Amino acid sequence: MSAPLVTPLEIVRTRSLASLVAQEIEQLILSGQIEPGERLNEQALAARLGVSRGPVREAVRGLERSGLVVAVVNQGSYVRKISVEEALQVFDIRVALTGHAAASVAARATPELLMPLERIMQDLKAAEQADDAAAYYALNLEFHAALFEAAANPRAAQLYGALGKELHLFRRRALLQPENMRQSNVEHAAILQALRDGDSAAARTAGERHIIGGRTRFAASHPADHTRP
Amino acid sequence: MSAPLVTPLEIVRTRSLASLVAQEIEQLILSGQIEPGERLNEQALAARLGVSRGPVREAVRGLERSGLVVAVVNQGSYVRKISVEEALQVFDIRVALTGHAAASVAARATPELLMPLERIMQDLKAAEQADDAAAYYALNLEFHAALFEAAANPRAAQLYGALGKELHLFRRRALLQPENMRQSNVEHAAILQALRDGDSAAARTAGERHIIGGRTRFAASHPADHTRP
DNA sequence: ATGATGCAAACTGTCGACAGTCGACAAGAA
DNA sequence: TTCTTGTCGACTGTCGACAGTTTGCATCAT
Repeated sequence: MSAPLVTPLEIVRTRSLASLVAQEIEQLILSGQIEPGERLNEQALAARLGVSRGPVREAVRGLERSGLVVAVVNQGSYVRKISVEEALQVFDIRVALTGHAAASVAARATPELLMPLERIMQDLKAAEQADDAAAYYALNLEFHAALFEAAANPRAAQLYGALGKELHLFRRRALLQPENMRQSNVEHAAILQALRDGDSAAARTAGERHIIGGRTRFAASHPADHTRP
Repeated sequence: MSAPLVTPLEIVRTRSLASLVAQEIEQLILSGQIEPGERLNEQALAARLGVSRGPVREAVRGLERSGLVVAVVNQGSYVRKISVEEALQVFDIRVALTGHAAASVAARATPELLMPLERIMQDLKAAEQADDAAAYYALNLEFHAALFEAAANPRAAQLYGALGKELHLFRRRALLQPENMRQSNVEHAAILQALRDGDSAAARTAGERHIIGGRTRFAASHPADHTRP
């Protein structure tokens, strides 16, 4: 049994070039290959990706709307330079989302509903004990996605992810240090326990604390500068 | 003393055409001149606005990222048709944001901090008694913006606004009925009172209730259909 | 030496054109 | 009649080109 054969040509056909370019540029930004404040040269990007400037411009416009890029007329687009204040605001929004989702799940918690979270929690523990930061990082994302999934709010999950990308402009993997990993997982466990108990208030608090923890670690490692984009 | 003279030509120079086009199309969508599900004809839009298709395409890409438009390859872009489920999810996000902001403000409430809210509350009461739905509508937006302002989180305010636009795709001014107006203002008053008391928990509850109220009114007037975009 | 001024290269903003694709409609077969 | 098939029109996706602007550099005056 072989996987369905798809020629590269067909792949190009099913998605617009602009969307592929957007994905590519986003990757360049999030991976740090293009740093915040750096300029996006349309011609260079077009040449690098083997397309004309049209799709590149469309892609950049999209990234602009999603907050990863800022555009200056007749001057070009720059990778957004997010200030500490803005990052803290974004954290605050994530606090609200996570706390609310946790409370909502706790109110309707059943073992079946929590099953995905339980499973991920197992994996998280394993990754933690193995000191596998990369795996932990991925599982962490999964955990939060599963939380919103359980809250029956995929829109919130998507938003949470978008906000995460925005934060990526700043903290290049601040979470990936072992001690942070352990602390983070203690918080995960607290959330899950509150969910099991069906304790809405506790779940909200635990959810909020978890993000506030990240926020605090972030604030501690970044002196309050006032860089404007 | 005359205001600085600016020729139309210079106006065009300070903002990119694409951004102006985006603003224009957004207006067309939010005002209902282009209805959800309707197709956006690039050529027609370009002709109507007196520009070429390039800026129009860039604008549409931006609107796509911000969720007002969905694009299908080789077929075109459509004004997003939001389902009841999605709308409820968006409401839920607004519940989280508002509740959190209210709690946060209550925790740091001072008369000075609340002053803008107090002022808007006065105006809201006036609009309510005058049965001036249009004014009430505008003031309502102001009230929420001021709440996030007091919470020192302009990013959340922006997000709240964006989510509001998304909801506009559905409820064409459901709020503008007199009885809803009164109910809504009772809820506003409850929020403000909790803020004055510095009661964080009560403020959160009041903030959440307010949006949940809107959500409930929405759900009541829209039978659960399952329209996919 | 330093600041102002003018020039040139690079890049953005915008446009028009072309090729490919999708949907509708009509014609023919079952 | 109903389903299939072929064709036509409209529109999207993409590209290359041109004009206007910004920036960096060299030149010149002070």
